[in-house]
Amino acid sequence: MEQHSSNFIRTIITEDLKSGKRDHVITRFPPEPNGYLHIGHAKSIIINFGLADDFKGKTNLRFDDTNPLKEDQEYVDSIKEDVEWLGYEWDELRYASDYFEEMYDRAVLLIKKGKAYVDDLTAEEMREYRGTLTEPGKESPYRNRSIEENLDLFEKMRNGEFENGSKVLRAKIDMASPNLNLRDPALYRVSHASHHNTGDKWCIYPMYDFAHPLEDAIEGITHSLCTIEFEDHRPLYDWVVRECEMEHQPQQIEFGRLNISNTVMSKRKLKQLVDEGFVDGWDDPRLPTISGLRRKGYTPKAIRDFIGEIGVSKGSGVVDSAMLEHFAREDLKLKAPRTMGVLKPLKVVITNYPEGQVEWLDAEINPENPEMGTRKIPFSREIYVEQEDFMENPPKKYFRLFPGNEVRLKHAYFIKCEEVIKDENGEVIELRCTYDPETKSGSGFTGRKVKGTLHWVDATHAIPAEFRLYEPLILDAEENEETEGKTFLDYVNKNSLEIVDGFIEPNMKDVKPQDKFQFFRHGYFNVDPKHTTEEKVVFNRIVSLKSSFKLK
RNA sequence: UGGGCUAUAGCCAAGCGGUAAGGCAGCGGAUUUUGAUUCCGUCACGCGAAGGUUCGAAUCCUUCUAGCCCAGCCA
Repeated sequence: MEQHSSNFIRTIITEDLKSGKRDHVITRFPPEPNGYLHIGHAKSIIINFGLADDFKGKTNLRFDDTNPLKEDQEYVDSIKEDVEWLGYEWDELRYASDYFEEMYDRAVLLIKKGKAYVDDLTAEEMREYRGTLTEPGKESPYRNRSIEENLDLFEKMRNGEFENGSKVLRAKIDMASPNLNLRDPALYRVSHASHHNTGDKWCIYPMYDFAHPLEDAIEGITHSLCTIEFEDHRPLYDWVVRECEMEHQPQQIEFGRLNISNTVMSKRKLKQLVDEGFVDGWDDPRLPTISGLRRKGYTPKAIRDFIGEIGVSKGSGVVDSAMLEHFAREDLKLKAPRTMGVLKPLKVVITNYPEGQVEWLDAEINPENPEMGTRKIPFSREIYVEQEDFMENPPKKYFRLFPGNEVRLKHAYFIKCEEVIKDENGEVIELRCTYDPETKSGSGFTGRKVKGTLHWVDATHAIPAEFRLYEPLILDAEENEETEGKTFLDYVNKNSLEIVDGFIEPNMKDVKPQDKFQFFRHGYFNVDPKHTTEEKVVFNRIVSLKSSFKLK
């Protein structure tokens, strides 16, 4: 992790190393393969891998695959791809399912110690027996079965002698605990389901609260970093490690989840947006999934820098999406070639420019990074400019084209608006301008100044292209969602995607998917890998340029 | 009304008894062939509130308030 200001986890690790409690650091990133990773997971990845790196430690990638009903190899593959794309190499690749046999043995140990029992209560009965937040629970009538009977029943569970839901192995802790997690939590459930790794070998699967601490202990994880909602699971985590007599004792530390304004950050909501067709798949550029951000054009560095800058704390805040956008611009500023693209074209005829003449002008590829060299761009009598760069009746301080005004065409000449052509509806469809040959860029002309510089594309050489412009997917703050019976779906922005057809420079004809550019005065764009074809290039706007210009 | 956690600027966040870092956003101004970038300046007499301890408190104590999480055989 880039060395930003300290955080409480770094402090804890530093002290553990100093006090001799630990002499090394091993962390893990433990996703369940039941969905695509989002930027909240990126925070976890960066914290786990970053901290381990800082302390010369190791990090495992471990799939927490204890629920075959929801998991799939597709997710395993996408998660590995995303972690690597973010720039991290795991030390070992593990699966919770690697440890099913040992977990079973530990459960047997618990039974032998009188610390676990097989319960016949239905799920609904268990809920009733659990009590409420303010009332203690009741003990199950099956709580005091003999160790022998429990051993026998648990083995039969494993052997497939019981139906789904008919029996469960529970920890025997305290039904009156104010911490509901300690009210005899389920350790194993019966689930006759095929597992993506173990196939049909098992029909009982361990619960998270039982499996996770064992996984950590088996792998020798020193600091088990997770999100804040697991904080009151920690007593149970420690109970499992202790009562299962694990040699290694990992320490769970919780940090605050990442929230970003104007989006959603839970697998459930993301899945709903995908399943109900609000977006174009898990990698839709409007989604905060890693694959969506990648397709939109975010770079791993932008994401890493963003996560590094927001810090690690236990608070539950909402980070302004402007912060994320800032790091996209920051990373692309020196890397992205500059080019000109007209998104909403307005034709301009330069009446005093010779018909049929073409000049190939020199243009820097990135004025902030001269090493990137120059390119040639054609200029002739007919060009396109941006519709919004012309106003017939402009307000004060409008520096662009209007009747009688002169502007600079980037890399070319000054042009002056002489005449406005409209169609039968009164819509402006063409501008007639004149140019001044003495004002050619690079000529050193200083005779007069203009306030505005416009981007443009030569009409006869222009290549058509599609531009996809994105706005926030979620309009209001998420906290509004539960008010007045509304859900987050009521706040989905119906105008989050605008598709426009425009033109790009001819030298852009060989762009490749995921190539990134800065279209002058527009912003940073990425070549969309999904919709770009041989015939048509599709650009996703990653982020617009900042602007202090307000047309009001 | 039970338990756990968190409160520092519009947002994120350092700070760990010695007089409020940094980033984002914003606002001024300079430079500018991107209304961008860059640069310079500005942005908490205040740390959820009220008491208390102390020469000195965002840091310690007390009480209060607000927000988040927990009643899956999900993770």
